[in-house]
Amino acid sequence: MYVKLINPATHGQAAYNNSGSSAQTLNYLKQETGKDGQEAAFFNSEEDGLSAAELMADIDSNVKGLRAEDAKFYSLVLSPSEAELAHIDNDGEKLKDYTRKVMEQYAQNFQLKDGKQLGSEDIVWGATVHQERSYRGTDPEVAAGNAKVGDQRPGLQTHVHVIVSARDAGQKISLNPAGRRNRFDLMKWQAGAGKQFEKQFGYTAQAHEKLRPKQRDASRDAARAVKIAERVGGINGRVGKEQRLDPARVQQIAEGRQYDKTFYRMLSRVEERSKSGSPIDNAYHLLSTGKERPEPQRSASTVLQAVQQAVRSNTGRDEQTENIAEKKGRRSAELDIEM
DNA sequence: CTGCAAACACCGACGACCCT
DNA sequence: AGGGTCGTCGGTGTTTGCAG
Repeated sequence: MYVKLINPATHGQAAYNNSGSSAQTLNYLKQETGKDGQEAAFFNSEEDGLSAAELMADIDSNVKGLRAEDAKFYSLVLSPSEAELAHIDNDGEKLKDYTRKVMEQYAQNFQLKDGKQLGSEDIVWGATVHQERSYRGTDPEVAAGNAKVGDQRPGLQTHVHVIVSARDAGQKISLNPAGRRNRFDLMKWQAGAGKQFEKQFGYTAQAHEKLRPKQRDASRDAARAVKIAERVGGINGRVGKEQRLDPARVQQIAEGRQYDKTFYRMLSRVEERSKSGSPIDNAYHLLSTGKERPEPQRSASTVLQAVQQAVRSNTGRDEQTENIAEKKGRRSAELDIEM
């Protein structure tokens, strides 16, 4: 199962522009069904047989609180592999049922700060099932001259297009699936969609049908440690006794953060501050959390929370969202979904 | 005029993405 | 690996619109 959140800025298709009305997108999505002379091909949590106009009204009226340039809705694609489609007899009704469950998970995947849980009833969405998919100009088959842009791809190509409002049904909360991971963990949701398919249809996914976590290369850690030790030494040579850092402790933080960008970014900041003569007092806190100022004092467990926060923000750091397709790289990863 | 809420503007702390 | 840029979240403060 390949689940994708379309980025309208980089996707290239004007039809996915989401800063205004959903009319353009829906007009595009209804084209395929329009060819068969079918109307009313959209569905949502409760209803079936929604027309594009009805869904447009749902989405376009649910924008209170969003600014002019803000995204008003998001486009999602649920794309089963050919084997998965064969497993469910390419049954569109099964896919609708599946989509409803995946969208329930979409709602539940938002972590709101008051601990509130959202469900299907809190989100505004609609979807349609497409049976066909055509070649795009970036496809290798087209480059090789074996296919023309717009030609139908062979085999089972059924997939689901979803559009979901950027605002909750109460129009109080912004729901951005591309935002911070601790608010909406996109990969968690994508992985959950794959698991849902397996569970719902009794399917065992092959490795290439799953989200592939990318393993961090630990073999370079020794070299990294040496470099970090040098930098800590440099810092310690420039600052007063109170601000000196324990290399081992810094090492531990680096390891805990999986040598991520935040760690290096903050190490650079500590370095810079030591050079400018205004060294940082709470350098350990900065390195481990990425935040200069301590959390507002709430309870004695503040420090513990900061550590837990750091650990949470670490999980899955090195996984890649886009790399479910056979091809590598962002652009080529889009090859397997035509829109 | 006051009081209130929506809309807007701004800011710090990030993560995602791009590039070298 | 690591720097630069951009956009988002969520908080705070300010402006605007409007009823009373």
